[in-house]
Amino acid sequence: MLPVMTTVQDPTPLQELALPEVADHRRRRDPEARPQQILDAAFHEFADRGLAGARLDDIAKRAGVAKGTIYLYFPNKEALFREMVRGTLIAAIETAEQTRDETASDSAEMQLRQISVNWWRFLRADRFQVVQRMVLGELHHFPDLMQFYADEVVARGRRLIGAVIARGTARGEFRVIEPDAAARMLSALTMMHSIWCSRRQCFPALANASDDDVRNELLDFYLHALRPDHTVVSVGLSSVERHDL
Amino acid sequence: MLPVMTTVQDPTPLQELALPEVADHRRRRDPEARPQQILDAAFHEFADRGLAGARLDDIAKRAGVAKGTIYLYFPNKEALFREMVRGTLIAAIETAEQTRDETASDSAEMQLRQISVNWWRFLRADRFQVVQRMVLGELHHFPDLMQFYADEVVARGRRLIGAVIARGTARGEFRVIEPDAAARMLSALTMMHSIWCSRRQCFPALANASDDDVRNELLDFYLHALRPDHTVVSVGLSSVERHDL
DNA sequence: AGGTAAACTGACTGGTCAGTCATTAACTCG
DNA sequence: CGAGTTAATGACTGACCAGTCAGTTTACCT
Repeated sequence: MLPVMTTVQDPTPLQELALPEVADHRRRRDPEARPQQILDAAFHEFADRGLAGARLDDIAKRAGVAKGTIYLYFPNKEALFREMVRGTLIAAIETAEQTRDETASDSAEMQLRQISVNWWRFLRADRFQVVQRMVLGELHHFPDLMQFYADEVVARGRRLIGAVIARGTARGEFRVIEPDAAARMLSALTMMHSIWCSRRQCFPALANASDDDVRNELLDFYLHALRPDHTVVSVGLSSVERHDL
Repeated sequence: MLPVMTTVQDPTPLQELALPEVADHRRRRDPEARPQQILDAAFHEFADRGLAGARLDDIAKRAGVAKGTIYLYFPNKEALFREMVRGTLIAAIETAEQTRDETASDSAEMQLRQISVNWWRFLRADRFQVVQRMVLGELHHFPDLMQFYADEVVARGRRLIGAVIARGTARGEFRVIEPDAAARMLSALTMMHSIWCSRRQCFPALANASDDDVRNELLDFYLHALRPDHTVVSVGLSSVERHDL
C-alpha cells in the first residue's frame, strides 16, 4: 500500500557508499558491539553539528542501525551525548596516564618536554578538539559533565604537571613557584594554542608553523618563566626600573 | 472566537514584571531604536541558550515586541545572531582601543600592567564571556564571522600588545623575543584563565582567588618569561644541566 | 521442523518553532 | 477629519525531529 516499500536490499545506497564506516550491521546480531557503534557514529554527528544540531536519524544511519535501536541502549539524546563525551574523555585520560608512566626520566625539564610531546599530540587530535569545542560551547548546560571534565581531565592533568614542577624546583632547575599555578599556566598556553591551531586559516602567525613548531615555541617560552631568577645576584647590567611585584 | 483574546492591556504580565528591561514599546513609534532593542534582547537569549536553543518568541517577548517585528529588521535568526555578535565585538574593540589611548605611560612593564588591568576587566565582563562561549562553541559554523573575530579582536589585540613588547625589548626591559609570539602567549594565558574564572566552582584553585588575584598571578608569571636572560652572564650558581634549546 | 525470546526496524505521533501574512494601530498631512 | 502610509501584531502554517511501539527478523533452542 505504501508508495515505496523499501525492502532490506533496496537499490538506493547513495551516500552510504561515500561514507567510509557505514558497515551493514542490519540483522547481524552482535549486541555487545552495538553501544560502541552507536557512540562512534554519535561522535561524528555531534562533532560537526553539536548537541542540538545532530539528528538521531543521522546517527542511526551512520551507525548502520535503525533509530529505534539507539533507544534500546540509551534512554535519550542527552544521555547519548553524555556517554559519548565521557567515553572520549576517558580514552584521553588513559593516553595521558600512559604518557606519565613512560617518563621516569632524568631532569625535570627533560621530563616536561617529553610529557608535553604526548600531551600536545593528544590535544591536537581530532578526538580531543571535538570534545574541547563542546566543553567550551555546550557543556555549561550539563553541570555534572562539566564537573567530571574539570576533575578527571583538567585537575588530573594539572596534578601530573604540578608534580614535575615541584620536582624541578626541588632540584634547583626551576625557580620557586606554586606548582599548581605553574601547571595551570602551562595548561592555559597549550589549551589555547591547540584551539588556535585548529583555526589556522584565521591566524596568519600560526598558518606557516607546524604543530611541532608551535609546541616548541610554547615550551621554550614556558621554561623561560620557570628559570631561577638570577637578576638579584647577577651583575647590574640592565638599569631597568624595578616596580613593585 | 478564540479562547482568550489577549488585548493590549491584558492582565497577565507575569514574568514581565520580574524582568528588569521589558519596556512596553507596543505601538509606540520609534523605529530607529528597534534594531538595538531587539539585539539587546537577542544577546540575553543567545547568552543562556546558544544559537540553536534561543527561541524567537522569547527574544521578541524580552524586547517587548511581537515576533513579526523582528523580521521587519532582520531577515532570519542567523542574521540576528550574526549582527548580535558583530555588535558586541565592536563594542569590545572600542573598549580595548580606548584603553590603549589612555596609556602613554613610562616603562613597558608598567604599560603592560596598565593595559592588562583594563583588558582583563573586559575579558571578565559578562558581555565578552558570552561571546567567547559562542565563538568557541558555535562560530565554526560561520566562517566569515570567525574571520571577523580573528581579524578584529584577536589580531588587533595582539598588535597592541606586540607593540608594547617590542618597545620593552628595545629599552632593554625585556629579553629579545618575537613580539607577535609574546603577545600570543599573553593572550593565551588571559583568555584561558578568563574562561576558567567563569567556571570557578569547577576549579578549586581559582575558587578562592579574586579576579584581581588571578590577573596579578598571570602577569607576574608572564613578566618572568620576558625578563632578560642573565644566566650566561651571571655567576654560575646553579649547576643545572643545560639541554638543547 | 516448530516455538520462543531477544534484537531490531521504521512509520507514526505529538510537540516545537522559524518564518509568513492578513489585519490592525498609529502617525502624517492635505 | 479621513485617506494614505508606515509600524507592528500574533495566529497560523509547514517543516522538522525526538521519542514510541506494533510489527518483523534472527538466533537459538528443543
